[in-house]
Amino acid sequence: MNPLTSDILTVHEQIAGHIRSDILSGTYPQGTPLREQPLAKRFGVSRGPIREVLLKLTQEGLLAAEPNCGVKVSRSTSPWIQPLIVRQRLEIEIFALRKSMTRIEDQQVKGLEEKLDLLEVACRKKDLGGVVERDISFHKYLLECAGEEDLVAIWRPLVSRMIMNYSRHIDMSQSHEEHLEILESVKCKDLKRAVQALKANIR
Amino acid sequence: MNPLTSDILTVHEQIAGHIRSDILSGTYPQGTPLREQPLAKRFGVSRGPIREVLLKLTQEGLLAAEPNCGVKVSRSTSPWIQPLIVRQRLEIEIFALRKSMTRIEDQQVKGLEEKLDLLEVACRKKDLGGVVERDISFHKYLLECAGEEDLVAIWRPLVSRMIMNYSRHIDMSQSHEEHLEILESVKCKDLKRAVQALKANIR
DNA sequence: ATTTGGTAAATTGTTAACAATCTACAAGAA
DNA sequence: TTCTTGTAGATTGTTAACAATTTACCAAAT
Repeated sequence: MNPLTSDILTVHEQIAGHIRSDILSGTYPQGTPLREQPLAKRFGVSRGPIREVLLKLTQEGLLAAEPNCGVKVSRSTSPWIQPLIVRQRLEIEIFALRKSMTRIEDQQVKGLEEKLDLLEVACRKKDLGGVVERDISFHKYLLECAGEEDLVAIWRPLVSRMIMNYSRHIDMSQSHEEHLEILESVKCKDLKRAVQALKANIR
Repeated sequence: MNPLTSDILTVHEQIAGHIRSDILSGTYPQGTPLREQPLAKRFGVSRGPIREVLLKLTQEGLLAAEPNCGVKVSRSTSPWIQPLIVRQRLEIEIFALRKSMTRIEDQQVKGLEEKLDLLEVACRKKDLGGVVERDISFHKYLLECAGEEDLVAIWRPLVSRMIMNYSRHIDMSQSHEEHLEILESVKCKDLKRAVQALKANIR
């Protein structure tokens, strides 16, 4: 099924999303160990699905695993590679924007608007976890509009590491406006303006 | 434990490595379904560890998973994004090279030489799976020398997608010589020459 | 001939019990 | 004291059985 059209998520996708935004919003301090049994109990499943979620988040870079010792919340990436990460994430999103800009459909614009609405609600509620989750969701949708599945896969580890570093200083009201500017640019099919808006948002 | 110094791999890391080089060397054609039970039997374990391996390789982009339907060997990435992938992989490796070039230690040079020897053996034996595996291993070691764990994580999905596309036209003898040139440049601490060698090898 | 419906086999998803490993803490020897 | 050693508890790693879902195939109706 096309991820653009399906809002139906499997159980472990939902759990992964929940834990992901918990980590990215700073609910667990860096270095906090995440145990399988307590998580299983909390989400009402057994350890099996939890293990898959933890492995997934480990691959994304949010958790660090050591054999026989479980996983811990990763520490921030070294400041040396942050510029590299920002540059590459930007390159991917601009690439996607350029490809989808000309052929973008009304339905996709509508999808972006929905994502933006959800982001706005979270911003108003000062719900940092929600803001982080929907910020990511907005950009992910932008990539999916380009119709290149692989883009999301190479983008995911970059965005995880960026947000890990920056989530604590997110300005809620600013976040919404920045994404609004991106959306408006896309609506006008103004590539140059959209790139500017992206650069202002991703840094 | 430092991955630079440990050649000890967990069970599922070994299995993942085996299946990975099988896929990358083209043992399974694109679209081939990989079933859990047969794989479990083949590697002498139960389905649990196999599931973890398949999830891992799915995250890397080698396999494509659909809920309740298992995994298939991914099809090649669209030619549209290949230049992007090559560019970003190159950027990461050059970044690592620049950082490690000045401070590289004798032990690390020795490590690279060992990797190169293994590559040469595989090239002589015309063992495509071995060549692919050790080609990746060489470059991975180069990244690890930079002392930035995260580099490998953001590099992995890029290299997987590159090799998926190119492994069929690997020229065995050329591969060895290209990596030899990289190693020699590193030994001389000649950054410019090393970058040239990398660019010749990664394209 | 094509479609529909249903049954059986194959496959993935989940669970709970068991095995192996690590951690913490306390007792004893140098 | 300080270091070693051993034991108990906690935690991860693995397994096999069970549940849920999908697929393949065949029969019957249109």
